[in-house]
Amino acid sequence: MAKGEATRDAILERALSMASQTGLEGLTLGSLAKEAGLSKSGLFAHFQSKEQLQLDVLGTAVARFIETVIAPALREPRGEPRVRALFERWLQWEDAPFLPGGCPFVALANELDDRPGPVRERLVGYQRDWLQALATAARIAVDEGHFRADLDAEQLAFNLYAIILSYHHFSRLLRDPAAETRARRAFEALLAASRA
Amino acid sequence: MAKGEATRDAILERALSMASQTGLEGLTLGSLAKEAGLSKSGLFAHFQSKEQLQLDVLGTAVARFIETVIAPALREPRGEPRVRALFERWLQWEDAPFLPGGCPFVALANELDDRPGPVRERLVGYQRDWLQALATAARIAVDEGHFRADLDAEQLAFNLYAIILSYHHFSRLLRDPAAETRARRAFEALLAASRA
DNA sequence: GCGATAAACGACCGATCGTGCTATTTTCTT
DNA sequence: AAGAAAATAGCACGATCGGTCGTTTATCGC
Repeated sequence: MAKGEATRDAILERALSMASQTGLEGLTLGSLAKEAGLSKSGLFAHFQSKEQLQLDVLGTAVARFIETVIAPALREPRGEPRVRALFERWLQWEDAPFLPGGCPFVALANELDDRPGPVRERLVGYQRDWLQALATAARIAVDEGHFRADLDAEQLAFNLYAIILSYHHFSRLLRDPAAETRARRAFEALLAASRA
Repeated sequence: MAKGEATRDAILERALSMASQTGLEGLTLGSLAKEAGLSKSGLFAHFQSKEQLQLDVLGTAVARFIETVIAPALREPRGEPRVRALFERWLQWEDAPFLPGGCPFVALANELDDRPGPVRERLVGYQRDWLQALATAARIAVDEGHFRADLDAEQLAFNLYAIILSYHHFSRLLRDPAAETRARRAFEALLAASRA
């Protein structure tokens, strides 16, 4: 059962790439099969349904996000350096080579916000985890004396998310070359306002 | 030719509602026809193609945005009050009763950012206009002495967009009841940092 | 009120959607 | 090398997609 798992992983890799561009609904079995180089039914046998495929793609995206963004940032020193690393790697994540359509979570969020179901629920769960991780990092920075004692950690997480979303918008839709500079400038202003 | 135009407008109204939830691609002729109460071919006759329908829906959205957000705000006094009105009405726009799926521009932006074509181009044009309007309002506030003389108006527009997008995310996907408070708090902080 | 015209309909096209079922091929075990 | 098991392919299904066509119905100018 080694071969099956290998092709399954290869399929999911391709699927993540495509989903970042077209979303989970636009990701059809036919196009994915063509891209992965096997028949539609051969591909379908790896998943019991399209919904399961979507869940697996979402899981793949999360795994990639953890190893690309979260894990390295958690190796940085506690406090502001770690918050900075989280933001910096999050920003780079948007342009990862295996995500030609940009952050899949942004695409999925807009696709699923009105479509109830297990895929949406799982995405919401992951988003909550991520926001909690951001808020925790901010609270640690308070403990370390880097940030103000009365800092609202959840508000900071909201503001960080705001910058990333705006960067995504300016960069991907408007193709604005200044998007990255704008995002960094907003981030520095946010840090300055948060410091002790 | 009065009757035709009336039903056409009714169709576009329905279509805008549906597009705010499902996007422009998810908006199918069949479902729209059922919703509007006519046959698929009868509906299709009003538009020459689905792309034309999409363009018309986009135009309808812009018309609504102008009359709901921009026009009333421009009647406010120049300077900070007008900037505040623009933001406040923009925030309310996200929950307009005729937009059950939230701001259609956010949905469309994510849907079209990787799909080239005339619909995307027109959306980008509208977005640029809107950003320019925001920056202009900010510059007027500088002229009026409300905002700092060295304020970066485009950066402010980027930050305003950020808040709205984050509000959209927290409110629609996460269903966070604190989203509105968070957005207003971020806006007030932005204003405070911009004042002279 | 009548004839012209605009508007809506129903049937149908080829393509593609997700998803079964059955063969066939490939891989793994022994 | 042979046989079991896993992986893949082939084919077909009902539904729906955007779109075309000829026909019928409703509206409008006179």
